[in-house]
Amino acid sequence: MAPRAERTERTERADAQRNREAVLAAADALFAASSSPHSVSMDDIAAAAGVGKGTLFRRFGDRAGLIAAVITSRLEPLQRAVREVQEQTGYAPRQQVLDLLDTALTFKIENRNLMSAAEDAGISSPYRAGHYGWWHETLRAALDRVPGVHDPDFTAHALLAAIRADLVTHLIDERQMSPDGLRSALAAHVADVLGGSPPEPGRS
Amino acid sequence: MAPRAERTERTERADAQRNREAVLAAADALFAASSSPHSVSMDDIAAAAGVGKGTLFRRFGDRAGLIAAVITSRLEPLQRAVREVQEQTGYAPRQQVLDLLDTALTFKIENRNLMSAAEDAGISSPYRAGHYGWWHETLRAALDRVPGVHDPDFTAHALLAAIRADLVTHLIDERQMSPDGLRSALAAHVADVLGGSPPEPGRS
DNA sequence: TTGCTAAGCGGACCGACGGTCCGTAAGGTC
DNA sequence: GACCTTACGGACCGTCGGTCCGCTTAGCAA
Repeated sequence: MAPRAERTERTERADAQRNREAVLAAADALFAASSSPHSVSMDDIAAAAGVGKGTLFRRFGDRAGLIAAVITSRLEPLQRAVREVQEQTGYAPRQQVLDLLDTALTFKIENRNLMSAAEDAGISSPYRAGHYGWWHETLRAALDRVPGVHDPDFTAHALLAAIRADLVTHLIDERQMSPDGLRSALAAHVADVLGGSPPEPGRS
Repeated sequence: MAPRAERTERTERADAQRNREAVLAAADALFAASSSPHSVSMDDIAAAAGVGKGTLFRRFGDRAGLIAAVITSRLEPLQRAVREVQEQTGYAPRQQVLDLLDTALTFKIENRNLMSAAEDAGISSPYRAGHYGWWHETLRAALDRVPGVHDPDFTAHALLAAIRADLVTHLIDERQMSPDGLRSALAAHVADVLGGSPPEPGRS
């Protein structure tokens, strides 16, 4: 009976790591390329990554888990950047909210097919997905500090709803709206929600 | 000989009509009862309605068509009522928008499981579904008449996004928000969006 | 009532997909 | 190199949306 090695985390075997990365890259590429998430099957991803199907499910549990992992890997650098910027002192809350939503929108525009896949794979509520919770919590915290916002929790939900992946896809890919046009429309909308008053130098 | 109904359009055979109604009723009941739309299969609906599966697809084309038909049958009276009310003269545009969204939200709360089913059956964009177009167009028209709204089209999308079925479901069924609490949160949000500055001078 | 016709019915059947299982391969360690 | 643990991979399974086609029956006319 071997004494239990005190490994706080088990190290990942070399082939496992290689495969994990291959799968994430393949999935990302396939979702980015196809307009409808439904047309990307788990078999497709496995084949594109050059691994067996069992490997997918062993590592990621199920389809939703795989998509979540892809998103996490894309989102992590962004999250770090957001956290850093937010820790700056003298960052006006109002501007913080505007920047946060613009960042989120830009991310969703760039990864809209992937994000659409996430929305309909989160059987059947995107609101359970981990990354949504992070966006909501971060936005709510920022809204908390903006004077005149009565219900930061609901407001955060409402604002995030305005940039849901399928709406973004609809406006850009079907209604031919330009990314920048969408960004400024969103900025105007957010400004309305935060109250007609422009950034006041009184509080910070 | 019984006077024949005018046959300007092809009359529906008696058994066909009976079956159509049975299917719509069965589908409505099943979706209302189950929390996850995915757990209601076409076979379930056929069985509950006491018809064969072929009948479903013959009449409604596919799953999305069936769900759309159920929604249409639920929505029609509401649409008529909305149209009537909106034709009243002296109906302040601002109030019109508030009422419209409250009506839509109430409808979605009452039929939230059905509406959730619609959202994920509209492979994969709810924005193509006919009923969304109607809500958007109606709301946009009302927003057009509210002074101070810069982009009625996008604003209509953003406001409708705030009452998407899965968000409503999340807030009520998982976050334990009360329907009335949600309605007033929405009303406050809409008021913010319409601008702190109502037609009359003075900030809200 | 009877006979005719076409609209409608229904369930066996199909292909695709998400997910499982288990015999086999290979990395890590001594 | 021996041994053990971890991971691999693809055959396999159950379910589901959707199709097909032989059978039933409503509706009509004489």
